[in-house]
Amino acid sequence: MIHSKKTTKRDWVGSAGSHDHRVCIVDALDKAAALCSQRGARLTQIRRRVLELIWSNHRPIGAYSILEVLKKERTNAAPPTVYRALDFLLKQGLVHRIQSQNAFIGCPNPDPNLQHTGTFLICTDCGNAVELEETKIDRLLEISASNQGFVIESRTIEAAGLCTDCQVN
Amino acid sequence: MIHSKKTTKRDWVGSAGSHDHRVCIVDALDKAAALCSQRGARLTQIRRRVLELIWSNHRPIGAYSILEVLKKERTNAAPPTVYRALDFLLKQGLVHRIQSQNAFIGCPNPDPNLQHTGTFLICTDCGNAVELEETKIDRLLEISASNQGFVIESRTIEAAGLCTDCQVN
DNA sequence: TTATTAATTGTTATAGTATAACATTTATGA
DNA sequence: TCATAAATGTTATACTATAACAATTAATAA
Repeated sequence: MIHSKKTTKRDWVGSAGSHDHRVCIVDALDKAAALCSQRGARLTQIRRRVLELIWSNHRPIGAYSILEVLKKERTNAAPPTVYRALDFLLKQGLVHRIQSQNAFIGCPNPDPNLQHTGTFLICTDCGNAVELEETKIDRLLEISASNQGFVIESRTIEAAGLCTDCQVN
Repeated sequence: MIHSKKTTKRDWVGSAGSHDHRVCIVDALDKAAALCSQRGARLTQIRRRVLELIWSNHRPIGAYSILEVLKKERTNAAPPTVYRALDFLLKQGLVHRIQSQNAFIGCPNPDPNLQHTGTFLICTDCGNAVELEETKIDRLLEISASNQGFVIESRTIEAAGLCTDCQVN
């Protein structure tokens, strides 16, 4: 089987351009297994499979899209099956929720300790979402909040727009 | 009729503490009327009433909560009634969507020109949401994005936590 | 090992959020 | 006043998420 190496719109992830996505998937699953083991959390078959499906690509995926695929593999699969797995993955910080889309995306850098919340750039054309490592924004937001006497517990930062590859076209 | 002037949790808005909320409502409706007139947009009865209901307090309100009230006044009111009004108000920048709650909140400073997106502090205890005027966060986010070649079109920034009045209690 | 307990998954039902599609009415301008 | 566009009425349905209880599986202690 021959794979085209041409970069297409759909291949964009962050500023990295085309990439071998199999590596992303393997990395994510390896990190997940390691973290869960370290924490004594059980990455069951279902949970692992849901994580894998979320990592199908770099676009946020809805719970019912996950369910659609899962149903082909497990006749039993129902909404709670997916939502429970998502709850687990979210709690472990392996997955983030994209609020603006009621969808979910894999975290490429799950924190060994904390369950961080991400900062995302979401392309309105190709649909890919990139998580920024940026911490300055967080700090600035914290400062602005504390100026109002407000203490932040969690936050959502999502920017929609056009990624590099989708701008000219 | 005697009104208590005691500050309660529910009265908190931003760092302003207790306030006469009637002023908030009148201000919001006045600004809305002025802006719409200036733009040739029609602030119909329904739209005006929905805006007023959103301004009932400083907590984000869901579409179906609005509908519940509206139904008492208009037998006809149905989901599209509310969602159409919301679409209009959002487009005019008179209302913001709170993504983390699938809810809506009035904009205290609707931009005469642009339909800006807000930055919100949302108290998990009293439920009040405050819109920050902060522009530094926006700029920082834009810079981070452009470092990735990404051009932002719209964004969502919502922080959840405890407001001043709800921290000690 | 086996009994006990806790965690996970199965299953059904329903709550909550949002829009599609087409009919009717109301406002606006020619 | 007619023609057109905008707004609203109306019904149906799609999409997102959780409640509640049963059954099963895994972990732990006796």
